[in-house]
Amino acid sequence: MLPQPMQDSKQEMGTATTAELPYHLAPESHLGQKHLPTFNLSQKTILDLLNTRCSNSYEHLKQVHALVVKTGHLQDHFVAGTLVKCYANPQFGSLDCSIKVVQQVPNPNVFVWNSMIKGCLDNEEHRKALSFYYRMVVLSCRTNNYTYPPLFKACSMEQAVEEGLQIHAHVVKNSFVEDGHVRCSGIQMYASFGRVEDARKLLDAGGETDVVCCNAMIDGYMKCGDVDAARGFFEEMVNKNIGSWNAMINGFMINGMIDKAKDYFNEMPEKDEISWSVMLDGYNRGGQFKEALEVFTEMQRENVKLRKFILSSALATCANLGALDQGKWIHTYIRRNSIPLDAVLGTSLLDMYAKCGRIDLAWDIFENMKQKKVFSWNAMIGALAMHGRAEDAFDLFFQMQRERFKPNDITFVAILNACAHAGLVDEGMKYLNDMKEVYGVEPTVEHYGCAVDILGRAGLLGEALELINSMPMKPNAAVWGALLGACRIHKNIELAEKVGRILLEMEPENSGRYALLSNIYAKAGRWDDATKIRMLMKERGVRTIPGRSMIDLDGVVHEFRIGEQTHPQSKDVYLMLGQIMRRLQLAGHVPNTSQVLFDIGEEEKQTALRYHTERLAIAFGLLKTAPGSTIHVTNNLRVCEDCHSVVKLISKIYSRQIILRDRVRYHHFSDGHCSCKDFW
DNA sequence: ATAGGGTTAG
Repeated sequence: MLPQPMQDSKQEMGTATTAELPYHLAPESHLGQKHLPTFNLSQKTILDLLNTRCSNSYEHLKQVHALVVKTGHLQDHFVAGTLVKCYANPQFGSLDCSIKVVQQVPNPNVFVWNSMIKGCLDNEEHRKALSFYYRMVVLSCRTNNYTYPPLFKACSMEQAVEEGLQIHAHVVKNSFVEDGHVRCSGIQMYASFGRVEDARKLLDAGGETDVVCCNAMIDGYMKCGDVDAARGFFEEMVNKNIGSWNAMINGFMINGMIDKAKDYFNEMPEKDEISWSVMLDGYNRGGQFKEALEVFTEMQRENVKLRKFILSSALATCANLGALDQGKWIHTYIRRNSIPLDAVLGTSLLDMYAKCGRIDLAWDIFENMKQKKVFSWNAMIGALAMHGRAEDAFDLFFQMQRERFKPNDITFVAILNACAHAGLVDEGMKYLNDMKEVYGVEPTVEHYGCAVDILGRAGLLGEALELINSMPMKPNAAVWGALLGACRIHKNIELAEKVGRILLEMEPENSGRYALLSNIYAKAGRWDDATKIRMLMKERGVRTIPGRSMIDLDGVVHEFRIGEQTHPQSKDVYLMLGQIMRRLQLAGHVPNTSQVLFDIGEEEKQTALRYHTERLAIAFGLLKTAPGSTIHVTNNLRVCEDCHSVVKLISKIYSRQIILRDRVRYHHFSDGHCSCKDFW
C-alpha cells in the first residue's frame, strides 16, 4: 500500500527540531517578507552560485540559502528546487534541511517535489521518497516523467511490491510508459521483485524497442537466474550495443557460467572499460585469480585506461594470488600516474601488501593514507590478526576510536580473529561481551563462530559446546566446523563424531568436512571409520578442492597443483624436493604421513608424487631465488602438521625466511620456528 | 527553461 497520509509531519520528517537547525532555517527567517529584497540578485546568479560553489561546500550553501531567503527567491520554484537538491547532497548529511525548505515553499510545484523525492533516494531514505510522492499526490500536484524513476528505485530497494504496482498503475494512467527512463526503472524494479514476466510486459508496453530498456531486460532475466530467456532475448535483438553484450557477460558471470562469459567476451565486436571490468571481477568472484590476472595483463596490452576501480580489482587479484611483484607494479603505476589514493584504493593496496606477506609495507600505506574509512581500519586490524600480531591489532582498535571511528561488526570479526590466532581466551570472551554492552554492535553468528574457535583451540571444548548451545541464534556450519577443528587439535574423538555427523548433514557437499573427520579417525588409528567417511563422500559424489600453491617470481605467478606436473620445470622441482627431503632426514626429521595418506581424493593420483603443493612451491623458490632472500608462498588450503614441521626445518637448514599463507592465516618461518608458535 | 550521461561494473 502507498503510505498513509501523515498525521504528524514532524515524526515523518525526521527528528530535527528547530533548535538543531542552522540559524537561517529558523522560523524567524520564514518567507512571506514581500517588502524585501534590500538588494536585488537575479535568479540566474543565485542558480549559478548554487550549482557551482555549493556543490562542495556546505558553508557556501548556508550563505546562499540565507541570501535566497532575504531576497525572497524562495518563492521561485526553480530556486527552491535547486536548493532542495543541494541540501540533499549525501556528502552533507543535511536532508533534514531539504525537507525544511520544502515545508517553507508555498504550493511547491512538480520540480520542487521531484527534487525532494530524488534527494530522499540519494540519501537512501526510500520510505521518505514514497511518502513525499504520496503527499504530492494528495496535494493534487501534477507529476511528470521525472517523478517516477526514483520511485521505482525506492520500491526495489524496499522490496515494496504493493507500492510498486500502484505506482506503475499511475504511470500507465498518465501515459508515462512512453518515456524510456521511466520504463527502464520499472523493468529493473520488477526484476528486483523476481517478477520477470511483469518486467517483460512493461518493456513491450513501450512500443518501439529501446536498446537501453532491452539491456535492462537482459539484466533482469539474468538477475532472476533465467539465463536461457536472456540468451533468447539477446539473440532476437536487432539493435545491440556494447551494453547488451556487457549485460550478457555480466549475467553469465553472476550465474557462475564463466566459460560462457568468456565466449561472449571474445566474440563481441567491440569492448569497453566495462567489458574488461566485468571479466576481471567475474574471475575474482569465481576464485579464478590466475585468469583474472591474465585479463589484467591483456588490458595493458590493449591500452585500456586503468582507472581506480580496475586497479582496485586487480589488487584484489594480486592479494589472492600472493602476487607481490604484480601488486608492486600497480603501486608504481598509481604513483607515476598521480592517481589519488582514496580510501578504497588505499585499502586495496594495503590489503594486497598484507596478503602478500608484507605487513610492513601494508603498515606504511595505512599510515600514509590521507583518507581513511572504517573499512580501512578493519583491513589493517584484520591483517595484523592474520599475521598473529594480536597486541598491535588491539592497539589499532583503540587508536581508531581515538580518531572517532566507530567499530562495526567487521571490526569485531578481525579482533576476535586476532584473539583466536594468538590463543587469547580471556580477551576474546571479553570482546565478545563488550561488543554489545560497550559498543552497541550486536554479535552475529559469525562472531560466535570466532568465539567457539577461540575456546576450542585453547582446549576448552566443553565451554565451546556450551556457548554453541546458549547462543541466541541457530549455529551454522562454520560454528560447528570451528568445533570440529578444535576436536582435531585436541584429539577428542567422541565429540568429533557427534559434530561430524551434524556437519555432514548440514553441508553434504562440502568436501573439507569429510576430509577433516576422516583425518581425525585416521590419526586415532580408526582406519575403518576413516575409510567409511571417504566411501560416503564418494557415494554422494562430492568433489574435493584440489590443493594448489602459488609462488610469484619476477612478476610471473607459478602454480603447483596436487598430483599434477603441469609446471614446465616440474622435473627439476621434484628433484630439488627429493634433495631437500634427504637433507631433512639427515637432520633427523621423521616424516609423519598420517595426514598425507588420508587426504581424500588424492589416493587415485600417482602415489610417488603426492607431496603437498606448498613443498613444491618452496622447492621451486629455493631453486630460483638468491640465497638468503625471503620466499613467499600462498596455499589455498590449510597447512598440514607435517608440512608445517618440514617448512620449519627448511627455514633452518637453508637459512631462509619463508612466509607461507594458508587459507586463513600467515606463517612466518625463520630459523626453525614459526610465528604461529605451532598454534593454528 | 529547470531535472535522468537511462542500460551493462566497481
